[in-house]
Amino acid sequence: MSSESPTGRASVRSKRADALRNQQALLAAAAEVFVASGVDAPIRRIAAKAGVGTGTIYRHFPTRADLVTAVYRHQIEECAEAGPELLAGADSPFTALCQWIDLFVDFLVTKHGLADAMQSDSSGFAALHGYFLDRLLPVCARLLDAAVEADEIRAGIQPYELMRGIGNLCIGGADPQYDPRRLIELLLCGLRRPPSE
Amino acid sequence: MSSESPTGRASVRSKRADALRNQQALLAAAAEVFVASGVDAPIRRIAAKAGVGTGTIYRHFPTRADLVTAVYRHQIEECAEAGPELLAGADSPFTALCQWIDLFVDFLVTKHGLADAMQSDSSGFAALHGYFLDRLLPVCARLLDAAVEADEIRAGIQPYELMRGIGNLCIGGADPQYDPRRLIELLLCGLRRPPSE
DNA sequence: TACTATCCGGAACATCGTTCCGTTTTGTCA
DNA sequence: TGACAAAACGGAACGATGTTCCGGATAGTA
Repeated sequence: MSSESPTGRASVRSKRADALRNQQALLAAAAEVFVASGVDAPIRRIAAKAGVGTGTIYRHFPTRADLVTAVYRHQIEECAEAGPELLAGADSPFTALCQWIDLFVDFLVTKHGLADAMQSDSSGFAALHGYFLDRLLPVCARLLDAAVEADEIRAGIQPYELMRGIGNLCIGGADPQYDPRRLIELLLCGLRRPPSE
Repeated sequence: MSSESPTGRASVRSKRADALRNQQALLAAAAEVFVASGVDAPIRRIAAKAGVGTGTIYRHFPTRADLVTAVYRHQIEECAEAGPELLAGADSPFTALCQWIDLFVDFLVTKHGLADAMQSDSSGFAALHGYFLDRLLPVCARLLDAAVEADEIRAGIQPYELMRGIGNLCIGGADPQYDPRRLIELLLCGLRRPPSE
């Protein structure tokens, strides 16, 4: 509900020059601070690095989720677009699904605490709906459907469920003793055959 | 490192009467507040409900994790003790493992945001080590070993990995669209057979 | 009863998110 | 070009929360 004007191309149209300047500066600063301190970095620090006041950051990105999705919009888009391509290129829908999830996991674990932020907040996972789920969920759904149709995985799994579970598993990737991918592999493996009996 | 004196029976020995009184009051108040507002409830509120100052709560439980583990010590203990019993009673180690994990999941999802708290904090999952992992990890390890030995699941999975993954999956259980158990079932299902090929 | 080690309470400080409003900048129109 | 109004800015200010600190109260003891 807040990711229309501040994000993406829609905002490039005819706003004041200083507004655009600041928005760009904020995006750049946020990207920098995010990699340095995670997506939970204090708002003030981002504002400071961008050389703007705290009020300005709220005007452009009312919610932290807005800022996060704006910063990562490109990569989200790439991930979304990769879905159909993988489905077309892979030798089986399940393979495509695995590859796509690999991309998704890459995306999550590369950003410090991105996965964390998707469940924290007060509104939980829904906080990042703006672009995240709206864009990625249908892609995941298509891959799942294709794999089900090819009779490679059991039916009944909800795309939201799967994506959220994977997101959850990616939380806290800094721990060297914990590798989300191994568990995700297990998850996918458990998905393969129809319910045990 | 901070869960020795404030938690458990060790502290019942010969401290001042008012100190013990306050410690009990704090445990009771925390338990009440936790179920009402989750384990992330403001320290002040717990202190207020116990009728003590904020300084007092920090003296008895330097860390929130100390308070949490103290409050749930009983249930953690029960869960730990259930491991060997299930292993002895079930018709197969894998069945026992599943049942035990069910208990663990029950424990996590019953408490608002307990799973959440185990990965947040600054130190991540390790924050609740005090009693949680130290007590539960060996139990999980035994169950896993038994199942591996019975050739029911693939070898190589680390107990820490599994418990943490399950903990992660239990995050944000309030969402009606998301049921951790279904994914955990998939996980366990993926655990059953040795690696695909 | 008096005395001291222990403990208590909550004020005080720091951090962070968020809001608000006086001031500044920008684009436009005469 | 020179106002002028709308838009945007900046940062002070407020509230919530975690954490520390210390003067004062209290329990146990001689």
